[in-house]
Amino acid sequence: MNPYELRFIEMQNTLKKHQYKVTPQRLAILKILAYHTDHPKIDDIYDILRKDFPTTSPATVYKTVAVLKQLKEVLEIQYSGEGNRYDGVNPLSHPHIHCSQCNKVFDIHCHDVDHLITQITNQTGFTIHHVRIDVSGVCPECNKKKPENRA
Amino acid sequence: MNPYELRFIEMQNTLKKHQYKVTPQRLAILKILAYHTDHPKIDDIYDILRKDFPTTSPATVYKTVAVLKQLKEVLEIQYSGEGNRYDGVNPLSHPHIHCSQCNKVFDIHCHDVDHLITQITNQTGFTIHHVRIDVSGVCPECNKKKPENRA
DNA sequence: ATACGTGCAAATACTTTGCAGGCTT
DNA sequence: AAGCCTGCAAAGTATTTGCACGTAT
Repeated sequence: MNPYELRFIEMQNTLKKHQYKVTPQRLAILKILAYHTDHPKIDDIYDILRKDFPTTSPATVYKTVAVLKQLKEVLEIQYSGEGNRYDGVNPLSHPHIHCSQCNKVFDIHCHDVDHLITQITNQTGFTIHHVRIDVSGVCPECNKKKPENRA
Repeated sequence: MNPYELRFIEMQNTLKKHQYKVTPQRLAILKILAYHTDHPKIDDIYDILRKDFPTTSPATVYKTVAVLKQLKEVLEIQYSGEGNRYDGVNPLSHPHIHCSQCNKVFDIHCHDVDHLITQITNQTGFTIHHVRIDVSGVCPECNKKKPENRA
Protein backbone atom coordinates (compact mmCIF):
# COMPACT_ATOMS: atom_id res chain seq x y z
CA MET A 1 0.00 0.00 0.00
CA ASN A 2 1.44 3.36 -0.98
CA PRO A 3 1.72 6.15 1.55
CA TYR A 4 -1.08 8.20 -0.05
CA GLU A 5 -3.55 5.36 0.24
CA LEU A 6 -2.38 4.85 3.80
CA ARG A 7 -3.17 8.44 4.62
CA PHE A 8 -6.57 8.08 2.98
CA ILE A 9 -7.35 5.09 5.21
CA GLU A 10 -5.98 6.77 8.32
CA MET A 11 -8.18 9.77 7.75
CA GLN A 12 -11.26 7.59 7.32
CA ASN A 13 -10.47 5.71 10.50
CA THR A 14 -10.06 8.91 12.44
CA LEU A 15 -13.43 10.15 11.23
CA LYS A 16 -15.11 6.87 12.23
CA LYS A 17 -13.35 6.76 15.57
CA HIS A 18 -14.79 10.15 16.40
CA GLN A 19 -18.28 9.25 15.19
CA TYR A 20 -18.24 11.54 12.22
CA LYS A 21 -20.33 10.23 9.37
CA VAL A 22 -18.45 9.07 6.34
CA THR A 23 -20.33 10.46 3.37
CA PRO A 24 -19.37 10.21 -0.28
CA GLN A 25 -18.50 13.91 -0.30
CA ARG A 26 -16.23 13.51 2.69
CA LEU A 27 -14.55 10.50 1.18
CA ALA A 28 -13.84 12.47 -1.96
CA ILE A 29 -12.40 15.39 0.02
CA LEU A 30 -10.29 13.02 2.10
CA LYS A 31 -8.95 11.43 -1.03
CA ILE A 32 -8.04 14.80 -2.56
CA LEU A 33 -6.22 15.81 0.61
CA ALA A 34 -4.49 12.46 1.01
CA TYR A 35 -3.14 12.35 -2.52
CA HIS A 36 -2.19 15.96 -3.25
CA THR A 37 1.23 17.10 -2.14
CA ASP A 38 0.82 20.57 -3.60
CA HIS A 39 -0.95 22.15 -0.61
CA PRO A 40 -4.30 22.92 -2.24
CA LYS A 41 -6.56 25.81 -1.30
CA ILE A 42 -10.24 25.36 -0.51
CA ASP A 43 -11.05 26.39 -4.06
CA ASP A 44 -8.63 23.85 -5.52
CA ILE A 45 -10.30 21.11 -3.51
CA TYR A 46 -13.71 22.40 -4.50
CA ASP A 47 -12.82 22.41 -8.19
CA ILE A 48 -11.68 18.80 -8.09
CA LEU A 49 -14.62 17.75 -5.96
CA ARG A 50 -17.09 19.31 -8.36
CA LYS A 51 -16.08 16.88 -11.10
CA ASP A 52 -17.73 14.08 -9.12
CA PHE A 53 -20.25 16.17 -7.19
CA PRO A 54 -21.48 18.92 -9.48
CA THR A 55 -23.97 20.25 -6.95
CA THR A 56 -21.60 20.55 -4.03
CA SER A 57 -20.71 23.89 -2.48
CA PRO A 58 -17.62 25.50 -0.99
CA ALA A 59 -19.35 25.43 2.40
CA THR A 60 -19.14 21.64 2.40
CA VAL A 61 -15.43 21.77 1.74
CA TYR A 62 -14.90 24.35 4.47
CA LYS A 63 -16.88 22.25 6.94
CA THR A 64 -15.10 19.00 6.20
CA VAL A 65 -11.69 20.62 6.26
CA ALA A 66 -12.57 22.22 9.60
CA VAL A 67 -13.37 18.80 11.02
CA LEU A 68 -10.12 17.32 9.71
CA LYS A 69 -8.16 20.26 11.02
CA GLN A 70 -9.62 19.79 14.46
CA LEU A 71 -8.79 16.08 14.33
CA LYS A 72 -5.27 17.04 13.25
CA GLU A 73 -5.60 15.08 10.04
CA VAL A 74 -4.87 18.13 7.95
CA LEU A 75 -2.45 20.99 8.50
CA GLU A 76 -3.71 24.47 7.74
CA ILE A 77 -1.12 26.82 6.30
CA GLN A 78 -2.49 30.31 6.67
CA TYR A 79 -1.84 32.73 3.82
CA SER A 80 -3.88 35.79 4.59
CA GLY A 81 -5.16 37.58 1.52
CA GLU A 82 -4.88 34.70 -0.89
CA GLY A 83 -6.63 31.78 0.78
CA ASN A 84 -5.22 29.25 3.18
CA ARG A 85 -3.62 26.05 1.97
CA TYR A 86 -3.98 22.56 3.37
CA ASP A 87 -1.63 19.65 3.79
CA GLY A 88 -3.31 16.31 4.35
CA VAL A 89 -0.36 14.24 3.22
CA ASN A 90 1.82 15.36 6.08
CA PRO A 91 -0.47 16.88 8.69
CA LEU A 92 2.15 17.47 11.36
CA SER A 93 3.51 20.98 11.56
CA HIS A 94 6.55 21.35 9.30
CA PRO A 95 8.28 24.14 7.39
CA HIS A 96 7.10 25.25 3.96
CA ILE A 97 8.64 27.31 1.23
CA HIS A 98 6.54 29.35 -1.16
CA CYS A 99 7.59 30.60 -4.58
CA SER A 100 6.28 34.10 -5.19
CA GLN A 101 6.56 33.66 -8.97
CA CYS A 102 4.74 30.38 -9.60
CA ASN A 103 2.89 30.29 -6.27
CA LYS A 104 3.84 26.70 -5.58
CA VAL A 105 4.42 25.59 -2.01
CA PHE A 106 6.96 22.92 -1.15
CA ASP A 107 7.76 21.08 2.05
CA ILE A 108 11.13 21.60 3.70
CA HIS A 109 12.78 18.88 5.73
CA CYS A 110 15.03 20.51 8.20
CA HIS A 111 17.03 19.06 11.05
CA ASP A 112 17.56 22.31 12.87
CA VAL A 113 13.94 22.91 13.69
CA ASP A 114 13.85 20.82 16.86
CA HIS A 115 16.83 22.63 18.23
CA LEU A 116 15.27 25.97 17.39
CA ILE A 117 12.09 25.04 19.24
CA THR A 118 14.04 23.99 22.33
CA GLN A 119 15.84 27.30 22.26
CA ILE A 120 12.60 29.25 21.93
CA THR A 121 10.96 27.28 24.73
CA ASN A 122 13.82 28.00 27.08
CA GLN A 123 13.95 31.62 26.13
CA THR A 124 10.25 32.47 26.32
CA GLY A 125 8.84 30.07 28.89
CA PHE A 126 5.91 29.43 26.54
CA THR A 127 4.15 26.11 26.32
CA ILE A 128 4.50 25.70 22.59
CA HIS A 129 1.61 24.25 20.61
CA HIS A 130 2.44 25.10 17.06
CA VAL A 131 5.45 26.23 15.10
CA ARG A 132 5.10 27.82 11.74
CA ILE A 133 8.16 28.26 9.60
CA ASP A 134 7.36 29.61 6.18
CA VAL A 135 9.89 30.90 3.77
CA SER A 136 9.13 32.70 0.55
CA GLY A 137 11.29 33.51 -2.41
CA VAL A 138 11.84 32.35 -5.93
CA CYS A 139 12.24 28.67 -6.74
CA PRO A 140 15.08 27.35 -8.95
CA GLU A 141 12.66 26.73 -11.83
CA CYS A 142 11.48 30.32 -11.90
CA ASN A 143 15.01 31.59 -11.41
CA LYS A 144 15.99 29.71 -14.55
CA LYS A 145 13.15 31.20 -16.55
CA LYS A 146 13.83 34.77 -15.49
CA PRO A 147 17.40 35.23 -14.30
CA GLU A 148 16.76 38.92 -13.66
CA ASN A 149 14.57 37.93 -10.71
CA ARG A 150 17.49 36.78 -8.68
CA ALA A 151 17.93 38.82 -5.52
CA MET B 1 16.86 60.27 21.61
CA ASN B 2 15.12 57.04 22.47
CA PRO B 3 14.82 54.27 19.89
CA TYR B 4 11.07 54.82 19.39
CA GLU B 5 11.54 58.43 18.47
CA LEU B 6 14.37 57.39 16.20
CA ARG B 7 12.05 55.00 14.38
CA PHE B 8 9.45 57.75 14.10
CA ILE B 9 11.98 60.03 12.45
CA GLU B 10 13.33 57.31 10.21
CA MET B 11 9.86 56.55 8.94
CA GLN B 12 9.20 60.21 8.19
CA ASN B 13 12.46 60.49 6.32
CA THR B 14 11.68 57.45 4.24
CA LEU B 15 8.30 58.87 3.29
CA LYS B 16 9.87 62.19 2.28
CA LYS B 17 12.69 60.52 0.39
CA HIS B 18 10.16 58.70 -1.75
CA GLN B 19 8.04 61.81 -2.29
CA TYR B 20 5.09 60.65 -0.28
CA LYS B 21 3.20 63.49 1.32
CA VAL B 22 3.52 63.81 5.05
CA THR B 23 0.02 64.53 6.30
CA PRO B 24 -1.12 64.84 9.90
CA GLN B 25 -2.92 61.51 9.60
CA ARG B 26 0.18 59.80 8.30
CA LEU B 27 2.31 61.30 11.06
CA ALA B 28 -0.12 59.98 13.64
CA ILE B 29 -0.07 56.50 12.12
CA LEU B 30 3.71 56.53 11.94
CA LYS B 31 3.90 57.50 15.58
CA ILE B 32 1.55 54.72 16.62
CA LEU B 33 3.60 52.19 14.67
CA ALA B 34 6.93 53.54 15.90
CA TYR B 35 5.99 53.46 19.57
CA HIS B 36 3.91 50.29 19.93
CA THR B 37 5.79 47.05 20.50
CA ASP B 38 2.62 44.98 20.80
CA HIS B 39 2.12 44.34 17.08
CA PRO B 40 -1.15 46.18 16.58
CA LYS B 41 -3.82 45.22 14.05
CA ILE B 42 -5.32 47.72 11.63
CA ASP B 43 -8.25 48.16 13.97
CA ASP B 44 -5.98 48.83 16.93
CA ILE B 45 -4.23 51.55 14.97
CA TYR B 46 -7.55 52.91 13.80
CA ASP B 47 -8.92 53.07 17.35
CA ILE B 48 -5.92 55.05 18.58
CA LEU B 49 -5.92 57.28 15.52
CA ARG B 50 -9.57 58.12 15.98
CA LYS B 51 -8.87 59.84 19.27
CA ASP B 52 -7.07 62.60 17.37
CA PHE B 53 -8.89 62.23 14.04
CA PRO B 54 -12.49 61.39 14.79
CA THR B 55 -13.51 61.47 11.13
CA THR B 56 -10.81 59.20 9.81
CA SER B 57 -11.59 55.83 8.27
CA PRO B 58 -9.99 52.37 8.27
CA ALA B 59 -9.25 52.85 4.57
CA THR B 60 -6.75 55.56 5.43
CA VAL B 61 -4.99 53.25 7.85
CA TYR B 62 -4.91 50.45 5.30
CA LYS B 63 -3.51 52.79 2.67
CA THR B 64 -0.78 54.25 4.84
CA VAL B 65 0.24 50.87 6.19
CA ALA B 66 0.42 49.57 2.62
CA VAL B 67 2.82 52.38 1.72
CA LEU B 68 4.99 51.70 4.76
CA LYS B 69 4.97 48.00 4.08
CA GLN B 70 6.16 48.59 0.55
CA LEU B 71 8.90 50.89 1.83
CA LYS B 72 9.84 48.16 4.33
CA GLU B 73 9.24 50.49 7.24
CA VAL B 74 6.71 48.16 8.75
CA LEU B 75 6.62 44.37 8.92
CA GLU B 76 3.31 42.68 8.21
CA ILE B 77 2.64 39.56 10.24
CA GLN B 78 -0.17 37.72 8.52
CA TYR B 79 -2.74 36.04 10.75
CA SER B 80 -5.49 34.87 8.49
CA GLY B 81 -8.90 34.90 10.08
CA GLU B 82 -8.17 37.40 12.78
CA GLY B 83 -6.54 40.37 11.08
CA ASN B 84 -2.89 40.93 10.28
CA ARG B 85 -0.59 42.57 12.75
CA TYR B 86 2.11 45.15 12.13
CA ASP B 87 5.53 45.78 13.56
CA GLY B 88 6.92 49.24 12.91
CA VAL B 89 9.38 49.18 15.78
CA ASN B 90 11.42 46.39 14.26
CA PRO B 91 10.45 46.17 10.59
CA LEU B 92 12.99 43.55 9.56
CA SER B 93 11.71 40.01 9.39
CA HIS B 94 12.12 38.27 12.74
CA PRO B 95 10.42 35.48 14.67
CA HIS B 96 7.27 36.05 16.70
CA ILE B 97 5.47 34.09 19.34
CA HIS B 98 1.73 34.36 19.85
CA CYS B 99 -0.19 33.40 22.98
CA SER B 100 -3.46 31.71 22.10
CA GLN B 101 -4.96 32.61 25.48
CA CYS B 102 -4.31 36.34 25.77
CA ASN B 103 -3.62 36.93 22.04
CA LYS B 104 -0.47 38.89 22.71
CA VAL B 105 2.39 38.67 20.25
CA PHE B 106 6.01 38.91 21.36
CA ASP B 107 9.28 39.14 19.48
CA ILE B 108 11.78 36.34 19.71
CA HIS B 109 15.49 36.94 19.41
CA CYS B 110 17.05 33.81 18.14
CA HIS B 111 20.62 33.12 17.09
CA ASP B 112 19.85 29.98 15.17
CA VAL B 113 17.77 31.62 12.50
CA ASP B 114 20.63 32.59 10.22
CA HIS B 115 21.95 29.09 10.24
CA LEU B 116 18.52 27.72 9.49
CA ILE B 117 18.17 30.02 6.51
CA THR B 118 21.53 28.97 5.13
CA GLN B 119 20.50 25.37 5.46
CA ILE B 120 17.20 25.98 3.69
CA THR B 121 18.90 27.91 0.89
CA ASN B 122 21.34 25.10 0.25
CA GLN B 123 18.65 22.47 0.40
CA THR B 124 16.04 24.10 -1.82
CA GLY B 125 18.02 26.27 -4.21
CA PHE B 126 15.50 29.05 -3.62
CA THR B 127 16.43 32.71 -3.71
CA ILE B 128 14.98 33.55 -0.31
CA HIS B 129 13.20 36.87 0.14
CA HIS B 130 11.32 36.44 3.37
CA VAL B 131 11.39 34.12 6.33
CA ARG B 132 8.47 33.83 8.65
CA ILE B 133 8.89 32.02 11.92
CA ASP B 134 5.82 32.18 14.09
CA VAL B 135 5.27 30.10 17.13
CA SER B 136 2.03 29.85 19.05
CA GLY B 137 1.30 28.47 22.44
CA VAL B 138 0.54 29.70 25.92
CA CYS B 139 2.64 32.35 27.55
CA PRO B 140 4.02 32.01 31.10
CA GLU B 141 1.50 34.56 32.42
CA CYS B 142 -1.49 32.60 31.12
CA ASN B 143 0.05 29.34 32.27
CA LYS B 144 0.20 30.76 35.78
CA LYS B 145 -3.45 31.79 35.66
CA LYS B 146 -4.71 28.47 34.37
CA PRO B 147 -2.27 25.67 35.11
CA GLU B 148 -4.59 23.13 33.45
CA ASN B 149 -3.77 24.70 30.10
CA ARG B 150 -0.26 23.33 30.18
CA ALA B 151 0.32 20.93 27.32
C1' DA C 1 -35.43 6.63 13.63
C1' DT C 2 -32.36 9.95 14.73
C1' DA C 3 -28.94 12.93 14.37
C1' DC C 4 -25.65 14.62 11.53
C1' DG C 5 -24.31 16.27 6.77
C1' DT C 6 -25.36 18.74 2.49
C1' DG C 7 -26.15 22.63 -0.30
C1' DC C 8 -28.24 26.85 -0.99
C1' DA C 9 -28.30 31.64 0.34
C1' DA C 10 -27.43 35.17 3.42
C1' DA C 11 -24.32 37.03 6.69
C1' DT C 12 -19.78 38.23 8.50
C1' DA C 13 -15.11 39.86 8.56
C1' DC C 14 -11.35 41.89 6.44
C1' DT C 15 -9.55 44.54 2.84
C1' DT C 16 -9.56 47.14 -1.55
C1' DT C 17 -11.37 50.43 -4.76
C1' DG C 18 -13.81 54.64 -6.82
C1' DC C 19 -14.55 59.10 -6.36
C1' DA C 20 -15.24 64.08 -4.88
C1' DG C 21 -13.22 67.44 -2.26
C1' DG C 22 -9.16 69.06 0.56
C1' DC C 23 -4.39 69.66 1.78
C1' DT C 24 0.84 69.12 1.16
C1' DT C 25 4.40 70.34 -1.61
C1' DA D 1 -1.33 75.25 -8.99
C1' DA D 2 -1.01 70.30 -9.37
C1' DG D 3 -1.40 66.06 -7.75
C1' DC D 4 -1.56 63.20 -4.06
C1' DC D 5 -4.36 62.16 0.24
C1' DT D 6 -8.57 61.68 2.85
C1' DG D 7 -12.87 59.78 4.00
C1' DC D 8 -17.08 58.01 2.63
C1' DA D 9 -19.46 54.29 0.45
C1' DA D 10 -19.56 50.40 -2.35
C1' DA D 11 -17.41 46.40 -4.05
C1' DG D 12 -14.55 42.35 -3.46
C1' DT D 13 -12.69 38.18 -1.30
C1' DA D 14 -12.54 34.56 2.12
C1' DT D 15 -15.09 32.26 5.32
C1' DT D 16 -19.08 31.18 8.45
C1' DT D 17 -23.81 30.48 9.58
C1' DG D 18 -28.96 29.29 9.25
C1' DC D 19 -32.02 26.32 7.59
C1' DA D 20 -34.74 22.71 5.12
C1' DC D 21 -33.96 18.51 3.17
C1' DG D 22 -31.47 14.22 2.65
C1' DT D 23 -28.64 10.35 4.17
C1' DA D 24 -25.32 7.41 7.14
C1' DT D 25 -25.48 5.07 11.13
